[in-house]
Amino acid sequence: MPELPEVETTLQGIRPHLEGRVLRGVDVREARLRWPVSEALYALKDCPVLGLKRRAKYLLIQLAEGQLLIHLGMSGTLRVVEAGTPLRKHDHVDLRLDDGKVLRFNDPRRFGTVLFQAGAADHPLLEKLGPEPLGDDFTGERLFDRSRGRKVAVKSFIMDNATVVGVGNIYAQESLFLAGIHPSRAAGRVSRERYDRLAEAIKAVLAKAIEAGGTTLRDFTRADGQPGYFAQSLRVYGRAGQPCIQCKTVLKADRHGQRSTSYCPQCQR
DNA sequence: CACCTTTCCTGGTGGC
DNA sequence: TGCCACCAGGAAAGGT
Repeated sequence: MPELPEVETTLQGIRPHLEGRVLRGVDVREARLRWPVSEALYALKDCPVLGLKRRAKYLLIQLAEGQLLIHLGMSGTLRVVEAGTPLRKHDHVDLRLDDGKVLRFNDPRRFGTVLFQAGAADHPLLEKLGPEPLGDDFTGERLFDRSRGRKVAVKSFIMDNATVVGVGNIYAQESLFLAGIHPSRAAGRVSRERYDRLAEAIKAVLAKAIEAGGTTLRDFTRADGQPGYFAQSLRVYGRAGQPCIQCKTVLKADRHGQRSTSYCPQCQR
């Protein structure tokens, strides 16, 4: 599952292949993604690529005509291949470049998106996004201010993209453990001091994950076995029923908005 | 084979 | 009563 670190890694991986190139055209084999692939993409022809950016989990490819938005959803991947490379199952969209290479979007579950926003304005999907977790405008103070009076579980609160972007299920659980906060606690009933700790925990976990090259949990659990960053660092995620690494209390499992949550009932209050 | 995954949207509710 | 903010739940699809 691509979390923010994986998206960042993908961006860095494709950037050298796209910067300075010209987008010759777009081939769409399957337009039924999370939203239909933007019709306007079909008409794009010979567009110089001006730059690449990441915003939350969106990859943005900037053209003079507008902006391409790519979201990997749950199962999306981007690869740079030579033109003519045989198609695999679920290879839905190709961006053809002027050097004979192709940026190929593959997504079995089709929760991803490939959209186009004409002109200079931001796409509506980007308008309501909160700050980047690693930016200076994401602070404990902001979490505190925005949470007053809110009854929603603090875990759901920090996973809300309007609060801060890019905090997925794994990072939310790990950050709450590091900060010693019970995931079910009402967001409005967490003190300023504890939100300071939580903001720092979120930054630390994400920064380390990006540093590790965005390797995901599932990659570690696959058979090739190389123990990586998360395998060693995960303190609560997926460990319900096992002892807390700090106090040996058996970790509990809970559920917030359809998502599983593990936590230590002793260390997290 | 039911479950699990992300994100946005919808509909219901409660407060003012 | 009317409106808005808030929050829970639903939907998409396929691999495991």
